[in-house]
Amino acid sequence: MSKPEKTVSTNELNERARQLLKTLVECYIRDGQPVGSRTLSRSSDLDLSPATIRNVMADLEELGLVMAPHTSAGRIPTPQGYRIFIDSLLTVQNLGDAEVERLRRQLNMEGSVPEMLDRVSKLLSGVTHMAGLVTVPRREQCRLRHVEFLKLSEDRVLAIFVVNESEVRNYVVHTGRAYTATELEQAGNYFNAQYTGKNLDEARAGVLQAMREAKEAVNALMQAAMEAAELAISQETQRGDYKLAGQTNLMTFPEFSDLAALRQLFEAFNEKQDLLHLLDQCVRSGGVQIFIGEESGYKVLGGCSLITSTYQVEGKPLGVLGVIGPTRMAYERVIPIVDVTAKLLGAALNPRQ
Amino acid sequence: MSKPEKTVSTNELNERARQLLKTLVECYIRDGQPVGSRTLSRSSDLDLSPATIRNVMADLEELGLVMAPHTSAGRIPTPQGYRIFIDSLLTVQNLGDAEVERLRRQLNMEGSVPEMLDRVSKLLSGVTHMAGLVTVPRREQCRLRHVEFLKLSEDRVLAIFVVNESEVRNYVVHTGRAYTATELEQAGNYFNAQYTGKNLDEARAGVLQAMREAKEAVNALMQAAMEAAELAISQETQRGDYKLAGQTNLMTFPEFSDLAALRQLFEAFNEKQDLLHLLDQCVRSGGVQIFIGEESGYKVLGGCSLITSTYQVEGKPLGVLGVIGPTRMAYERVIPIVDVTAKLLGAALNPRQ
DNA sequence: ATCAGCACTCTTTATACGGGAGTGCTAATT
DNA sequence: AATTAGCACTCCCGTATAAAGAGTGCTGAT
Repeated sequence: MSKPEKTVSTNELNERARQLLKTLVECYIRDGQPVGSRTLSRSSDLDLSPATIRNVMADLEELGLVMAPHTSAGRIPTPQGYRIFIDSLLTVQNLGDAEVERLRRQLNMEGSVPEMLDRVSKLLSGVTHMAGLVTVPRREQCRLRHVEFLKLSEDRVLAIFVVNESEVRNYVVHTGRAYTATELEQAGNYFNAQYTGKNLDEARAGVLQAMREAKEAVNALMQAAMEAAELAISQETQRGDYKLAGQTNLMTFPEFSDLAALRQLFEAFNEKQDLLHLLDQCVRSGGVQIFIGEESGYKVLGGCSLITSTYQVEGKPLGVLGVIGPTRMAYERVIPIVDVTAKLLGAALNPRQ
Repeated sequence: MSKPEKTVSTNELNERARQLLKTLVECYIRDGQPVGSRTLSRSSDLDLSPATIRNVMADLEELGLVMAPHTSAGRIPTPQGYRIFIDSLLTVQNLGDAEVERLRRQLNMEGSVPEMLDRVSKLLSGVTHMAGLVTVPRREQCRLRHVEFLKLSEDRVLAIFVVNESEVRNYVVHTGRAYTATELEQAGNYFNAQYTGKNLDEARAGVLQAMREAKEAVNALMQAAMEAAELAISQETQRGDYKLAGQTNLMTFPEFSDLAALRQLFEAFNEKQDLLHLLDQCVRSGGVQIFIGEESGYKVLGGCSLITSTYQVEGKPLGVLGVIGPTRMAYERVIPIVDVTAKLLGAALNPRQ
C-alpha cells in the first residue's frame, strides 16, 4: 500500500508538467472551458496519450495548480496555477514598432495633465476591452509657484495657489477678522517673495518660524493660508486618486455574470480607498505588477486580475497605470500594452521636451 | 354580431376603472408580480367579484393601459398605464417636518458647490436606494471677479479667472511671443480695472472694441486671454455636466438583471450627452418632471423612470436634480423626496443667507 | 514508463407530467 | 342591464426521468 512516487514537486516541476500546465492555461484562456486530457494531448507539442496526461493532471491538481469544476470535467487553472504560468511560463510577445506607434498616436500628448490621464485610461480600456486605470501623479515635492489672496466677503478670503508646472488649487479661508485689500496684497507679496520655488513643507516651516518670531496680524492670515494650502493640496496628493475607464467592459465577461459580485466590485471602484492601497503597493514595487484574484487580499477582486506598471519622469515613479479584467485574460498581449503605455505616459509627462 | 358596448374610453375612464387601475398599479409596485382579478377584488375598496373585475381588465387592456405577460397571468401596467397613474391617480404623501429636517441635516450646507453637489447626489441615491443625480448649476451670467496672468515659460502664460462667488478656472495660453512679468501685471491690472463685475460676454465685447481702437501688443495677449477664458468656462457651462451617485444600486433590481441592457444604461450615464439633453428638457419645463420608460425617446431608458425637479435661486432655475430607477418604484415616496431636496438645494445655493 | 480500455461520474439537454394561477366565456342571478 | 358563479382552457413552473456527451480514474497490457 505504498503511495505511488510523485513525479513532480512544488519547487521543481519537471519540464513535462510545466509544459502541460502552460498549454492548459493557454487553452483555457483561449476557449474559456475546462481543458480535458484529450484536448491537451492534441494541443501540446509533447506526444503523449490522454491517459498519461491524466496522471500528470492528477499531480498538478494535488499541488493545487489546477482543479476540476466537477468529477468529469477537464481542468482549469487555480490562482496558484496562473501565478506560476505568469511568473515562469508565459512568453510575452513584445509589441511591434507599428503598434507602439499606434498607441503613441492615439494617446496624443497635448492638453493638460487631467485630460491626458483621461485619455490614457480610455486608451487602456479601449485597447484591452477591459477596465483601464491611471493614478493621478503624486508629487511628494509640491513646489509653490505663486500665491494670490482675494477678498470674498468680510471674513472669507479666497487663496489661490499655483503649484508645480501649472496646477491651480484654491481654497476659501475663513479668517477671524476682515482684511483690507491692501493687507491681502502685502501678504501675497510677502508669501511670494519668501516661498516661491520652495516646496510646501519648507513653506509651512517658514510660516511657523515667522509666527514665533513676530506675531504680527498678517501672520495669522498666513497661518490660515498655510492650512488652506495644505488642505487644498492634500486632497489630491495625500489620499491619492485615480481615473478609471471602461468599467462597463467588464459586464460582457461571463465571469462577471454574478450581479451581486459585480456590484461589490463596482462599489470598490467607487470607494477607491482599497484599490488605492493596492495601487500604492504597485507603485512601491515598481515595474510591472500582477495581482491574480484574491492574492491582493481583497475579496471583491476574486476572479479579477490587476496588471499595473509604474510610470516615471526622470527616474522618479509618479504613479501607476494598468488594467483590471477577468483572471482569464490574454496576459501575453495585455502585459506589453500596459508596459509600453506606462513608458509613453512617462515620456509625455516629462517637462523638458 | 355587434360588439359589446365598451364601458370606458381613453379620454374619460369611468370612476370604477380608474380606481381599479390605481389599485392595480399600487399592488404591482408593492409586490412586483402580475396582479390577478382575485387579488384586485380583495385589495380594492370596491366590492366587486373577480369576474366583474376581469371584464374591466379586458377593457383596460384594450386601451393599452395594462397587459398580461402571458395568457394566464395577472395584469401589469404598461408605460401608458403608469402615465395615467402618475398624472391623475397618484396620491403623494407629503414629507413630514421631521423627515424634511432629516434631509436638511444630512445635506449639511457647508463646503464648496462641487462638494455640495456630491452630497446631494449621494443623499438622493442613499434615501431612495436608486441612482441620484444633479446637474451642475449652469450660470448664463458668468461674472468676472478677478483675473491673474502668470508667466509659465517663454510662450506660455497661465491665465487664472475667478468668476461668480468663488469659482476658479485656469487655462494655459500659448502666446505668440514672450511677455515680461511687468507686461503681464499691467495686462492683469487693466483687465481687472475694466471688466471686474462684468459678465463674460461684456468683457469679450470690450476686448474686441479695444482691439479695434488701438492694436497695442498688450491687446493681443488680451484677446488670447479672452479666448482662454471662454474655453475654460465654456467647458462646464456650455456643455453642462452632472454628478451621478449610486449607479450600483440599480444592480439590485430584478428589472435590471439583463446585463447587456444594464451595460447600455451605464454607458449612457458615462456618455452623458443623451441624458444631459433630457435633463435640459426638464430644466426648461420646470417643476417636477417624470419620464417613464422610453417616453424620453431614448431606448436605453426602457424599464427606467426618471424623476427630476428643478432647483432655483432667486426664482431663476439653475439646474435639475433627481433619481433614476426602475419604472416600478414607489412614486408616492420618491416624488416628494426629489421635490423637497430640490428646494433645499436651492436654498443652500442662495448667496444671501 | 506509457498507453488502451472500460466502468463510472457528472453535466447538459430534452421530454413529460402535475399542480397552480388566472383567464375568458356562458349561463344564471340580482 | 349589470353582476356573478361556474367551468373549461391556457400557460408557467418545478420536478422527475431519460439519454447523450464528455472526461475521469483505474487496471492491466505493452
